[in-house]
Amino acid sequence: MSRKRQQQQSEEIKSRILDIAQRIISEESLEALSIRRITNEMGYSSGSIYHYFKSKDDIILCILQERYQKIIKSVKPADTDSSPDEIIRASMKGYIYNCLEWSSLYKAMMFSSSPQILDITAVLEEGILEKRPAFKGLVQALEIGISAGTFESCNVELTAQTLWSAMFGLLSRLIIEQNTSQEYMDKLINRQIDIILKGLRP
Amino acid sequence: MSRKRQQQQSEEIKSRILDIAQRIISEESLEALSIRRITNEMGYSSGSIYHYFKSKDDIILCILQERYQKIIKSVKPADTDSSPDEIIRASMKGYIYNCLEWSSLYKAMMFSSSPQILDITAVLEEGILEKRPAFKGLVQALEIGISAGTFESCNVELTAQTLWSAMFGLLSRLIIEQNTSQEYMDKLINRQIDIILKGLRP
Amino acid sequence: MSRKRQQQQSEEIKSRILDIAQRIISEESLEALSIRRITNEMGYSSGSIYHYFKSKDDIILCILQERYQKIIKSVKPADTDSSPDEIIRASMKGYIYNCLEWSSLYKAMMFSSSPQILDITAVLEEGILEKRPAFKGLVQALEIGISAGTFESCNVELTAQTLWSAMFGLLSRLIIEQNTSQEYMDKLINRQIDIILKGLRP
Amino acid sequence: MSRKRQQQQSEEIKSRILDIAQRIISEESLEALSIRRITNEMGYSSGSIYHYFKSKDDIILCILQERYQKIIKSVKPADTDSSPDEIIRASMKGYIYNCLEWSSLYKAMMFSSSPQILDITAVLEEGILEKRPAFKGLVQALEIGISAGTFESCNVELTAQTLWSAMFGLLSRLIIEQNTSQEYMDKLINRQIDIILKGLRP
DNA sequence: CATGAATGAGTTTTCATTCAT
DNA sequence: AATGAATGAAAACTCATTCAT
Repeated sequence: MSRKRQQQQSEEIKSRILDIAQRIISEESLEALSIRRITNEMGYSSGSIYHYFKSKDDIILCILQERYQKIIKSVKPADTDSSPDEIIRASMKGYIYNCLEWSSLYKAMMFSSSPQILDITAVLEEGILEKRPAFKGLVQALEIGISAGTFESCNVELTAQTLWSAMFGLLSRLIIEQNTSQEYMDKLINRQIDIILKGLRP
Repeated sequence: MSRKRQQQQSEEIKSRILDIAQRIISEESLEALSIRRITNEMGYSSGSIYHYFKSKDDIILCILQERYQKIIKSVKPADTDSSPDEIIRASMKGYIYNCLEWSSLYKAMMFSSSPQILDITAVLEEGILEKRPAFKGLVQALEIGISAGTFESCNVELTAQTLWSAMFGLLSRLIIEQNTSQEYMDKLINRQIDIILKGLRP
Repeated sequence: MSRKRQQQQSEEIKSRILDIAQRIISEESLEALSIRRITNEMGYSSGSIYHYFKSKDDIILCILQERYQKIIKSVKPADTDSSPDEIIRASMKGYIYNCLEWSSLYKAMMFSSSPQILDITAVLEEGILEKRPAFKGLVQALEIGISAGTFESCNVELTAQTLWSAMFGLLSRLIIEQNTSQEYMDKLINRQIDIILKGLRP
Repeated sequence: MSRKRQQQQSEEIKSRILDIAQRIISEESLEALSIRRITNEMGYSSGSIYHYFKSKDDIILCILQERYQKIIKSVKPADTDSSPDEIIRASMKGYIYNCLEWSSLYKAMMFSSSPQILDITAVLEEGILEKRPAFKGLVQALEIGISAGTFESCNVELTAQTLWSAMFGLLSRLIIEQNTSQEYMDKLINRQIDIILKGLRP
């Protein structure tokens, strides 16, 4: 009972730490994050944080992994009735708009060259399909499209990497430049998907 | 006379500072750059740098602006005999391989959200064509292709932004993930350009 | 009954604490010892140790006292048939090789100037013979040798202190310098004992 | 002029730092030494010390090397008229009494297992004669004694190491135990040298 | 123009100990 | 008896910037 309670409380504090850290990264940047800032905002002494996390990197890793998982989950599975075109368009748009809501966090995650983070985020290796469930949807859509004759036959892994990178580029610019209007954003996204889809035709 | 001489010398020292700083960022990273390292490598004392630049940020800004100019210049003007396809392919490849040689600097420049840097690097605004001579080549190739019937008629600015963003995305991943083999790099780049070009067809 | 049981259990846990702490000092160093490491290895929480020991220093003191007792006991009583020379040589060698196996602990113990530790380890006071049973063997051998005419008559306490210090010096260097080969070690030890024994002759 | 002055002042401050650090080690211990304590005592901010020394270890190394040099120099060259016995006795006594004046510093230096310090202090390697000018006097005295027939022929390096270690052992105990009276100290030292010298006879 | 001393606030991390539960 | 949260002080080190000289 009391044990459970304590553990619960501990989890709550861990959550608070992650929330605050997440907020700092989101509102400012990864560089702005410091142990002192977190503990100050909590009203704790700076050492206390080491009860809950073993290092600053550990905290960052937790946040990014958590965010990554949420992003993955947010990519809705394809509607089985939809055409491959529609699937690709929907999942790309979904991904982009979702990530835009966490732009600073997404930036911290996707622009990191730290091995631990790359372990989650890298996409350009050969054989990545096995390791990235998130790619599955895209690949499946490609395969369906190919067998249906909508898309030209191709190396699906290479193609998926290419498409994803294109989308990533646009998303990154939207995040970095910050001041694009919603309307123009939509135009850009649709235009990019249009070109890509047409580029896949036989 | 002496005035002129002095100013000349001052410019030389400014250059040396920028060169060293650039080298540090290139060989290591933006984080590795410190005033002390620059002045140590110059054989100067730490305070002296403030005669030439008013802050560290000022130095970084200068470097990135300089690098930007060099990248722009390096994009060769299109060969007038080439087809639009060839022009686009050549200029994209040229841009990518050029920037890969300055990856750390490119990263610092293109991933920055500082207003001053964005002033040089932003591409997604409407009306950017006027401000970015670098886009001219891409736009011209598009226009030629359209009038020649190779490409479908379209909003060229929007399309240029889209294409450039796609390329930027792939380039960014190559820089961030670091370990892609030359061979696979080429495959990815060609595949992306293939899709894009096909996507532009009528 | 239950009291007894409890006390017994308490003693067992105290033992475990000391064992673990001892192992950490032996395998690493005194500096590497921390309350957290001990309790972590026990699967206990950090505070619990204070039920058994009142401070970290208390733990260290216990370990060193314990180790001291074991070293004392390990010095085999002289073989009554042996010559004084043989007795001295054997006990010195025994002591050195025994302590080399606990070098880190030995260092912590013998190089400490804390009054409580010195209470066990000091040897240079006059009248130390009474307090150090460990010296008994050496003193007896000296006395036997003197009465047998093998050694010159002398102040046995002073002589024992001198001999022991010489041996301690060599042992200390072996421990501190760490990289002496077994072969050279033997040479050094034998040479020292040779000189000492010859130095005791009439 | 002004340059020279500044450099001079810089040297003075370096000296002050070393003096204070030395005093802390002497009066308390190596463990008690911290950057903060040094700068506090100087009335400086803690970062300032890094103008003069690049790390705490650098400071310690400087102090110990300095002290080592002074100890070396303090060992008076042998009086050419003296007998080998007298030379050895005089140099050992000189060494011991000199080091006793810097006991805490000597302890820090001689009990350290840090490679940089061992580089100066290690004596048990084979071939050490070449590297330790300080051993020269002892070895020469041994050689003179051997050719004069005062000492038995032997491996002089091994013997020098043995003798030095014996002396080191006694000196170490005197330093660690602290409370030995001057009178008893003399007795111990003389007794040890007596035994050693007799032990060298043919 | 150049120096280089000095600052002062910053960084992460470690640790023995206490104490309410 | 045991927990584990929390403290608070300590550690070494970094750095951009200022300013008297």
